[in-house]
Amino acid sequence: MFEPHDQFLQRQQKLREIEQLGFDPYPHRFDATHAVPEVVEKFSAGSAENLDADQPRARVAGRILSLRSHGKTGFADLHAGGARLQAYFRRDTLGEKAYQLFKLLDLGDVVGVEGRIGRTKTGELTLFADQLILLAKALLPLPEKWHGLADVEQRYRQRYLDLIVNPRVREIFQTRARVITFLRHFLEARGFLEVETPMMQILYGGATARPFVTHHNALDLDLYLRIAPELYLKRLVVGGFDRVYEINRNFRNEGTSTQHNPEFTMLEFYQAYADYRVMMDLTEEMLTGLVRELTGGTTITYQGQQVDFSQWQRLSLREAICRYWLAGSAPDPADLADAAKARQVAAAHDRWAARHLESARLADVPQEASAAKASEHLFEVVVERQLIQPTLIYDFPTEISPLTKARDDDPTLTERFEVFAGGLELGNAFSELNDPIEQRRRFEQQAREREGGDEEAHQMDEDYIRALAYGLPPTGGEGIGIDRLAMLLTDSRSIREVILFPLLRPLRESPPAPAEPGEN
RNA sequence: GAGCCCGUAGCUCAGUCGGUAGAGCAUCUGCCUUUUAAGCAGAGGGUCGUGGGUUCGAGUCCCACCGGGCUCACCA
Repeated sequence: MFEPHDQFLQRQQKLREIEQLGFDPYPHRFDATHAVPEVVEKFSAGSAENLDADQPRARVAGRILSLRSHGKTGFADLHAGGARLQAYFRRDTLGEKAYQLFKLLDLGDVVGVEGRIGRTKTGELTLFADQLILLAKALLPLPEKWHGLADVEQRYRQRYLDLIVNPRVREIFQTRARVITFLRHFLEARGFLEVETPMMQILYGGATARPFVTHHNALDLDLYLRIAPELYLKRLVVGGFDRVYEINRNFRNEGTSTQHNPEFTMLEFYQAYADYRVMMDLTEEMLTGLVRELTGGTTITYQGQQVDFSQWQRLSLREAICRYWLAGSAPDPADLADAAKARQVAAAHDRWAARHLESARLADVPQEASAAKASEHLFEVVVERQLIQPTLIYDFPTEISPLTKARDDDPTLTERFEVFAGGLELGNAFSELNDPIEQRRRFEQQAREREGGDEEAHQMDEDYIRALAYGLPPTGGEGIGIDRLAMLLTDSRSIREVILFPLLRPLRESPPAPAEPGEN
């Protein structure tokens, strides 16, 4: 007898035997009476006696992830919709031909089974099959059932396998979907209109990042994949859509990390006649509501730490640096407003950090840095990782916030805040700068920084300034990183765990694929 | 972009001091009509990521490359 050693060849051989028995290994449709989770939910409370009396029937489809054959009978576990249902097959019930089909089944095959719902003598809810239909033959073997698929690279490259054998992965993406659904409902309930704005843009803006470039052939035009939808959304507020939001992909041409994927999903929303204080309240309500929706409570665990969304703290950037200071006696917030003193503070921090490199990072503030730049560096190095509890950090320097309205009492600071929880930066919000003349000045400042070598400085956008010149109402705007929010709410350490197909370098050799038929 | 670590059967992993490659699950054969990480008996399966080098001899030591992970840098 022909006994190929390769499992792919063995399964092709079985496929031919199945066809010789007269079964179609890839039929066109199957009409189930129940989904597997429905059967489990509907009958899990039924006792053996009640099920015996009622003799309920079901016709279900699923993938076989376990097979236990006992001679003239056998058990198979059907998985579908995240649930498992055991089916029992007997030669004397199925008939000779269908039982031969059962003997030819492999782990991974998709089958339809019809029969009576009951319990085995060990009490397990079981579909006692009287019909078996092969719905799709699996030609490649699945990863092992007990340890699942652990190789991170293979999990990402072949996410379908990850989803089949690792139930937790399925849950992560279900949670991610629930996050997005909640945010949509939350915003819709408050009168926000969902819109879609260009992803291919002639000018890129709304964030500081390097873009991807693409080309439109018919127009012979280079285009940028957007780094943010911000400038288009505010044009819509000018146009009279007072409350708009968009949940969609942004693209930034930067390195990957556990917190960065080149394409990622952002929620941006804008509310006319609101300022950043209104957005602060809205943010707290939205994220606390989200945690409540997902968990029923207000506390989650992220990477071993409790994060309690029933309490939010609000700190200015400079207060936060002083509050979370680790390097000896803390500076005074006022020192951070002065460039020379701020640089001294940063230097003091780095002298300490150099002796604690296992737990601390250097701020590395440049010689000529402004107070703003020094504070920004210190904040990232000192504070960010310590912001485990939900926190809003406000009063960002004007210099690093070219689209943000400045404070009336201190034009070096803006009405801007960022959202943190679990040590992750989740969002960024501000009172939108709506003075077209001031906006032009800010763009011109950015252009100078660009000339000075800052590739990420903002581009001049004349049409945006023209839109502002028609009158943008006072507006609060905010961006929330959906992927990071999903990380926080699924206790995921890496952003790749919450993106179905994260970007990986291609392999030189293509993975094994089904060979041409007709061999052997 | 830099540093550190990893890559062995379909999957999960061992492999000591450099001496012809191992286990469990999966697969194949036989037995088995209520099992559930089913069981019993037997069998097959390897370009040790790729290419060089050292050596009588390399999965093991050295170099380069490929892929991945983590940390750092930048950001949301």
